[in-house]
Amino acid sequence: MKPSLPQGTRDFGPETVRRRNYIFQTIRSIFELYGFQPLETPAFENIETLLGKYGDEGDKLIFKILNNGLDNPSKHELITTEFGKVLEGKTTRVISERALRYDLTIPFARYVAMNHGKLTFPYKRYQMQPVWRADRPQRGRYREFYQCDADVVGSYSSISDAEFAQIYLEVFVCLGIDIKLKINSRKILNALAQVANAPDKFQVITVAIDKLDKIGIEKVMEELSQKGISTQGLEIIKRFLTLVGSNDKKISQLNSLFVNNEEGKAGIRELVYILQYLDSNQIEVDVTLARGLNYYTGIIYEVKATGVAIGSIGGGGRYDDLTGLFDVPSVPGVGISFGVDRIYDVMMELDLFPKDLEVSTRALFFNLGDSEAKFAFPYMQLLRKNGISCEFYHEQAKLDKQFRYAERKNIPYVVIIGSQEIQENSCLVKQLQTGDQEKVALDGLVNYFTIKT
RNA sequence: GUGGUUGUAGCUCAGUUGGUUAGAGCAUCAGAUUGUGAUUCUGAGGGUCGUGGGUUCGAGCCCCAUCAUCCACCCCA
Repeated sequence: MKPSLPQGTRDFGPETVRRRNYIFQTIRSIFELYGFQPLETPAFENIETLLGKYGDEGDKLIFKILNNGLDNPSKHELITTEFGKVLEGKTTRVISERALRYDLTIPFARYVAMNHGKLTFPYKRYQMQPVWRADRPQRGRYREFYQCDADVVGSYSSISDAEFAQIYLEVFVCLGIDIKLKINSRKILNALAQVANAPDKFQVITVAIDKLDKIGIEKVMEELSQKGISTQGLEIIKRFLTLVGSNDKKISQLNSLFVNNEEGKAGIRELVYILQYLDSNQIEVDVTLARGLNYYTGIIYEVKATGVAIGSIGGGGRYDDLTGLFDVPSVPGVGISFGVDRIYDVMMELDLFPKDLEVSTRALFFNLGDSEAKFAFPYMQLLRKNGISCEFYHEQAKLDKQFRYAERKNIPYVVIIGSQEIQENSCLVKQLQTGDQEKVALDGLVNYFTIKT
């Protein structure tokens, strides 16, 4: 058969894996630095754990796993009727009782709800695992991709909100990516819906204003008016959308807009709190930032790489009652997520990966025949024992072939031990990049490479 | 899920109004060079033209379906 990959998935070759690991390690070390602890959860969950948590759109994008044993003759009738429901767009347990993880937050909430008696709060965990979405793939969008999440649960303190902003900035400085970190509060968006006299149209309003930078203010107003927002409401939303200037300026304008709205004022306090911990040029208050996931209740974050059109490379926010979905009330939390695959694409486009990531083998031993190989082999093993990674060329071949192998694998040194060298108890070490070569005594070989490293 | 784009050698791509045996560059392999690699020269291998149907005397080219790809929308990391 002809080999192929499922839509939206990829294989990762050695260079790619090394570069991806570089991103993972950078993020992990900073998570650890801030006191987060690792957690891993299964690739698939009971389907009801996931359904209904991400909105209607999210439910459609969840990969459902077909149950085994659907061909069991004794269940034939039941399964046929249940499958009729699937055709109507409903998923039933008889057909599917498991689904692939859609993000890391809901499985985490499930874990916290199951273990809330045992955990020490505030509980800080990080998680770096793949998630799956049945989306249509395109640039920066995959059906299998990794998220790196960090969350704090069990505390209402805004200190965590500020720390997460700090983590975002720190990670992207380490990776060398120039970003814009945007913040907003769901409370402010709620308040907007209230003062615009459309408290029930919160969803409609956020979806529309989220598109502002894409379709422009006229089209946004058009969409809102079609969705039944009053002229008076439109006027207020328009004023809201045209907030400009520095963070301080925006805050004072918001203050005047929400003088009589408690929720709005609470949202402003959340923003002000974070801003006092950060330089104003690192972070931008963006009142049009909405974010789709509907469990957020407070601060929300989004990270975009400047100069690369790829969507957001990170996002997160505060949710005051995530575990309530699993019958454990009042465990608030806040968290952020990094999209590793998009970060990778950005770094490739901007050529930001360190060049030495691809070096693995330090030295290639040439194969000059059976007896020479037998003589040289123990010296290679000695290098390996000292932590220097080496390879022996697999067969006797023309030198130029062995050289080219070293070149293609980016091996910096070549060690040649032939009959001449055996007699002298030495070897030739050639550095490929410079072309320099020198004679090295065999008992000084380990030392030679230790110094070079 | 909706709309569009593209699919020819390992890679990047040519291929005329439908006409005999489908080409190039790069890469690979072999030789010029039996202990010195990015140069040069010579030669070789490699394709059921994404897949399956259809129209035609004849299809890489036209039609239909299907799969994959990239893009836009929706949504999102």
